[in-house]
Amino acid sequence: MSAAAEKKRLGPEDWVAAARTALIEGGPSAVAVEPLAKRMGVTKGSFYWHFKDRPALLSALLSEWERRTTEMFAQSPGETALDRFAKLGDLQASGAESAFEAAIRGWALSDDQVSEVVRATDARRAQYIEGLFHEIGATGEYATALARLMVVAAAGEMQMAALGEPTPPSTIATLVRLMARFAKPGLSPQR
Amino acid sequence: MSAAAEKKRLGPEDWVAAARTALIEGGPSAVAVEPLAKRMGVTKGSFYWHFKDRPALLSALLSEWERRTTEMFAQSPGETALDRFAKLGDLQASGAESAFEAAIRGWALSDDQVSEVVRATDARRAQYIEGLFHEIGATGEYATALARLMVVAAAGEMQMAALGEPTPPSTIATLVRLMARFAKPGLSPQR
DNA sequence: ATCGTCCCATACGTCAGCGTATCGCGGCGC
DNA sequence: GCGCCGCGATACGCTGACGTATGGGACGAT
Repeated sequence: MSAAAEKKRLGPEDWVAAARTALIEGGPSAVAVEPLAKRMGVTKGSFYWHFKDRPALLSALLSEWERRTTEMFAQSPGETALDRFAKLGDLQASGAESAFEAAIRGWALSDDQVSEVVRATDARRAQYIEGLFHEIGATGEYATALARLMVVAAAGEMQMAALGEPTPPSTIATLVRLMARFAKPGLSPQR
Repeated sequence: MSAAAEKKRLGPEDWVAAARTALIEGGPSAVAVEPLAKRMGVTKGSFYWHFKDRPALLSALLSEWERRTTEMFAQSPGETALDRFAKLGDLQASGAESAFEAAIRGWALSDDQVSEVVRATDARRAQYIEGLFHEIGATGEYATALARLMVVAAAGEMQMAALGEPTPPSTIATLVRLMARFAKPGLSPQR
């Protein structure tokens, strides 16, 4: 009767998936057991079979995001630093995960657990990108600032994409180009 | 008995202020009438005198933010474009309003009204900054991309600041410096 | 065929928050 | 001093969501 498919039996992944879309379009408070059950065409009897309680679902959802976002930065060996920069741009453009991440970040504002995970993720990203800059030849503290700038921009970009702003493909690309031209050996931050 | 002061009589502004802090530290769902009343040392009888219902409070809160954030971009006449760029940096560093804006943006993800306002705000900011670039002498479409990049970075920066990440003072400053060196007449985007 | 296991439905008690209705109080005008 | 009005308290019903308890059906193993 609903929009859900006719898959008769559910597993925890199904609940996490449903929770994911609910979080995206309604925020944390929309990740509620009974509404989810209704949308999936079952009752909460199902839920409490697979999960202890609502917090359990939420932390499973958080883990899910953490898993996804870390494996996006998996380094396929045999790529140059420039290749990886380009991959970051593409990864940004394909905004499939943007809505998810934006929702997670919004959630993080009011939940310390989530906040912790997001902070750690940001730190890892900054470190990764800084490594790329090093390979290109940017000097130490400047590379740090530039890397952080990229992380910041990525966060902002996802936010806006999730708000439905038609994200010009040029924004992050612009930044990357800026970086590429600027972060060359011998260029010091001052003057 | 609570932490609130002993101001005996309340106005709508007090409720909006309370709603503001509640939104910041608990998200939209924390902007609930009865909890707010408890924190303010009154009952909801007071609330329903000043406001029609909960949505009324929420939209008042949204208007409040819109008001504040537009008057932050008020141009004091007699400033050069570079002065205004610097002011943007400072405005960013003083993260007093960061938490508020981050909360608003998080809220916007699940509310079309809010989303609309935020989008409009972003557009105005981008336009304003693009104007600054024009004064500096950057070419058209490139200035557009750079301006948008600044808006994006600002959004991301506020997010992270609200998450408690110790925001290095260098990030936006770095961007501004990048811009200042790069956005000079005669520099085209390609090659 | 029977049994056990997995998965879900049903029914129930509880609680928090919304909105309404009604009453009470303090101060101000006159 | 009296009435009036701005503001808040109290009490009520209602809804939605949480978590529990218990029962039942489908399906494979033996």
